[in-house]
Amino acid sequence: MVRQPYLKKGTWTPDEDQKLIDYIMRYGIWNWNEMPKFAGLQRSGKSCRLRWMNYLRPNIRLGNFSREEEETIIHLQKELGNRWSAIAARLPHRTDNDIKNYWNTHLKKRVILENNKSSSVTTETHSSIEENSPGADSSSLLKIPTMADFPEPLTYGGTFTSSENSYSMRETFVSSENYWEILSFMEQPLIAESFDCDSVSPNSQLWLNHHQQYYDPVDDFWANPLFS
DNA sequence: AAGTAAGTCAACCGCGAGAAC
DNA sequence: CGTTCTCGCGGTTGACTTACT
Repeated sequence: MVRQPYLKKGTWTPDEDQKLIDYIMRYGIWNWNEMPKFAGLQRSGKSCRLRWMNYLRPNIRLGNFSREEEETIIHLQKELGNRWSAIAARLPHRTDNDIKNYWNTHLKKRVILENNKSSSVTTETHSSIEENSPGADSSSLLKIPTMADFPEPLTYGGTFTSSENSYSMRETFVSSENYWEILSFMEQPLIAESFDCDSVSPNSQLWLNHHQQYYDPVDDFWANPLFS
């Protein structure tokens, strides 16, 4: 009888995150089920995949949804239903899980309230989305947002704070001005391969150097050239 | 200050689609 | 063609935080 290896559940620690990042940077993603063993993680492949896709993956932006993003989500939810991955595909840098959570906790109630209000007050045919964003149509939803699309200051709360470690894995959002430039930079595989993963840990000097290189202190805005 | 309710969100679970054999 | 495996999706849970009494 083969004993199933112990698989850890629950919140990921910074150490686990680092192991996963290091492994993927070194070897890439080849098989989620096999990877955890080789990466030294006592996690299921599913758990690793979820962690990577939703939090550690490059260019992910979490929280702080702008008004425009909110309206886009409402619009797309109306159009596509609860197809969160399809909605996420049309919102650059956002994950399906984050959008789903945001919808369930913030937007759903608001939409229900607005619907109740509008149905009791008027029979107008235009949605509040269209009113609030004149000229918004499905084509405009596909564009990569510019900094001007995010009127609110971009602040990120996603810093790990364990007793000894404190680092930000989420601050990998890239401004559209830099996005394509960095993307083409990272599409050169030799560059990524040449990184020594041991020295690109979140606390390492190289890691910090690369973050600093792309940090815009005016906008409190991060870009991570290691990932794209 | 303590207890409780409500809100938030990271992570898990089950299922289906598609690929590989 | 059937079976197995992997991946991705959407619904849900539960731990944690915040607000309220």
